[in-house]
Amino acid sequence: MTSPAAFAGLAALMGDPARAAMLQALLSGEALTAGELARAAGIGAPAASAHLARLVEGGLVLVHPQGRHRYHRLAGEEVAAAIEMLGGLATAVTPARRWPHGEEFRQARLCYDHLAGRLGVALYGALTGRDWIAPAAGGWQATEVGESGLAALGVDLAAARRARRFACDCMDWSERRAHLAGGLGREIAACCLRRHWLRRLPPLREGDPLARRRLALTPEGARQLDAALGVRLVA
Amino acid sequence: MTSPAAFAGLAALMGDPARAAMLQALLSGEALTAGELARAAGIGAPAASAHLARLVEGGLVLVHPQGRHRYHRLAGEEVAAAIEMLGGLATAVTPARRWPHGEEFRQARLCYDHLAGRLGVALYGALTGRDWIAPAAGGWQATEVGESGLAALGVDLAAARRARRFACDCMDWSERRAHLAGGLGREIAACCLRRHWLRRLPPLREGDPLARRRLALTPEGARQLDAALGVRLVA
DNA sequence: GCGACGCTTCGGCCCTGGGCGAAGGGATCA
DNA sequence: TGATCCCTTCGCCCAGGGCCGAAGCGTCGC
Repeated sequence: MTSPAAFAGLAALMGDPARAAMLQALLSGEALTAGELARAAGIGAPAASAHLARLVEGGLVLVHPQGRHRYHRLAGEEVAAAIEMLGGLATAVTPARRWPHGEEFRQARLCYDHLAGRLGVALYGALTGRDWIAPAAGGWQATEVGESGLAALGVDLAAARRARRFACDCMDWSERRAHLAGGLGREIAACCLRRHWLRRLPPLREGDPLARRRLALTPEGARQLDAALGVRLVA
Repeated sequence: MTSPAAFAGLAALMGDPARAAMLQALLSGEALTAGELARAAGIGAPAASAHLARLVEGGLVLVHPQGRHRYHRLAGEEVAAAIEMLGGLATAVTPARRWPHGEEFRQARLCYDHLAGRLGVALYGALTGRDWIAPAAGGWQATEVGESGLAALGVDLAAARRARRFACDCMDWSERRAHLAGGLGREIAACCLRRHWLRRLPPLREGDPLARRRLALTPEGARQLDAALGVRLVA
């Protein structure tokens, strides 16, 4: 809460329909080019360029040029968490039909680069309940039993440790409980996708802005997570 | 995440400087009149009236008229949580000086109607760590030992149970950890204030928008919370 | 080296929406 | 009942900002 001006500026930055669509598209954690984002927002290239410049200048988006492309991604997990939470509030507050994406979006999804939905909070509960992670300054650290357990699952702990934050909370708007973010959250998600314990769901319709984020547990994934952590969710 | 349009509309609603100032003022949990909010936003009565109408229509603010006054308050804890989190993101993202309100704002503050800051997350950790609360659908429930412990502290559990949610997580942006919201969070804060374990801090300057939210633990409060829950924070 | 491509900058159009003053509705109090 | 107060509605002005087409700049591929 610096000044209300900073708050207002940030909210206004997210409050434009075109920029909002871009941010939603980036919430999958992937880096997208300016052209892809222009298409996602349904505007022309010049307008998209201006919007992206403002998002970058506002600190919400990072850009790294590669050849003639300019790839954009969200500036960090706190940005993603705020967007995710605001989206949740929008569904809670909007009296219109609430779940155009179906109950499954609530079951498992990507929140930036980590897992959210019932699966996300179930994993979080399992990790804390089995003392695989323990509170530390500004987040969580892995315990000894946690390290071996996570390594046995195939989670790349070294990669997780290279992140700015090893593990921290992120609010899950659909479950109203915390789930795991930070390097560990990212690596767990990556591990589940790599091992085909999770699969990406097809888009519901053409140009679905949430398409890249929709996930489902596979039967194998349900079995493995139940065996390792006691997480019981239908595949 | 209904439509990106709903997301954008919500963010735009919060993105106006005047409305942002009003929302910040309402984050203390108190119900304020239209005139007070106009002053907080630094605008005239007609403009304030229009803004408040939009906030009400957008579902962020509730209004209940009393005589010739119209009292306004935030529509719920999820609204407060989103505003609080967005404010946190604004401080994180804004390169300007980060803590005009001093470190103490980070120590203890009101987030709508419950406790936030280091005190909020410490209490949350104590309640979960001592199994005073246990996970339940959509949040937390009190355990048997928790019920007696909370009652001994003077927390009004009956009042907490009348709330729409008994207890749920709320993201603490300064600590990046969850703290306790819902009826129980509200009643714990009320109890601490009632028993003078917490006192309100004076505003830092005239018209301080965060004035109503600034709290400090009293020596008696630090003693009591340490004895009951092992929460150790300097008064 | 030349065209194709991705992206940005520039110039101009348009329109949403925020602000105020004046006037109107209700409620309170004497 | 009339004065006062809080708030809203109405009418108006005006600036900020979103959009596009055209042009410019740098990169890639033949």
